[in-house]
Amino acid sequence: MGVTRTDLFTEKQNELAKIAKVFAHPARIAILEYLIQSDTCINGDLVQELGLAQATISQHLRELKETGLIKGSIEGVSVCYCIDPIRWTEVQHLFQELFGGFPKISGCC
Amino acid sequence: MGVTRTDLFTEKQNELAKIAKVFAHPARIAILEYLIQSDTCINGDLVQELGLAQATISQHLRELKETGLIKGSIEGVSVCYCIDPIRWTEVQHLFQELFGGFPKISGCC
DNA sequence: TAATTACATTGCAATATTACGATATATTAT
DNA sequence: ATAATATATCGTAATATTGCAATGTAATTA
Repeated sequence: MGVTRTDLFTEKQNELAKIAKVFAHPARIAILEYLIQSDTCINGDLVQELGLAQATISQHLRELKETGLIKGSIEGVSVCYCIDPIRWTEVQHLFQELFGGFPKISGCC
Repeated sequence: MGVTRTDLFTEKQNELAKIAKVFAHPARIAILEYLIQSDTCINGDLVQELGLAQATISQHLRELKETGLIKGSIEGVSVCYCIDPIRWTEVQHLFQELFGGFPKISGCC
């Protein structure tokens, strides 16, 4: 008990839930917004920008990387993180698909 | 330690994260999809549809209710749950706003 | 080479989430 | 009123997440 029963749901449902989980933390939202808005995209700036410890931000970045929403490239001593446009659009479409399903013709309530 | 530092982020960032958290579980995705697709919307059907215990589903429904995405009306002995169209659109726009922000003109990476 | 800088990883404590049995509540049927 | 039915809530065990200090790693500079 206490472990999500992914076996009960479709692969797509599990996938969307997993992606949503990445958006389910204000720090990760803030990181994404920063990467979208900023001209520069150096990891160190994020530590300055958000008030969290470097280790914590690194952890959030890893989760964003794992979902493929961002990608990092080594830029000398530092690392440049950016939104991955392909994946970004892909994820956008997944959410659009869910939201677009409603309303339906059937008027139950 | 262990508690999200909401004080570091904007109200909007915290709000979006909170909403995303509701989508961050396959059971809740499945419930929403069921409510969108089904002609009927009786709670009991959900217990049949998903393989989770009644208590567990009731808990997920509460979280969906708390974000305002669904609303329930008592229908005799049972309860009819439905998507709240107003809130649904509102949440849809919040996500669209985030996704629409990218790409920007600035080409950093 | 040694020191510095930037970021990642590890380990751990605090807290949150998930699932479900048991039980409470509320409506309908007998 | 009593029983039956449907859903909500409580309590709790298992697991996951969050945050950070400490430490590891890799490139850069002195």
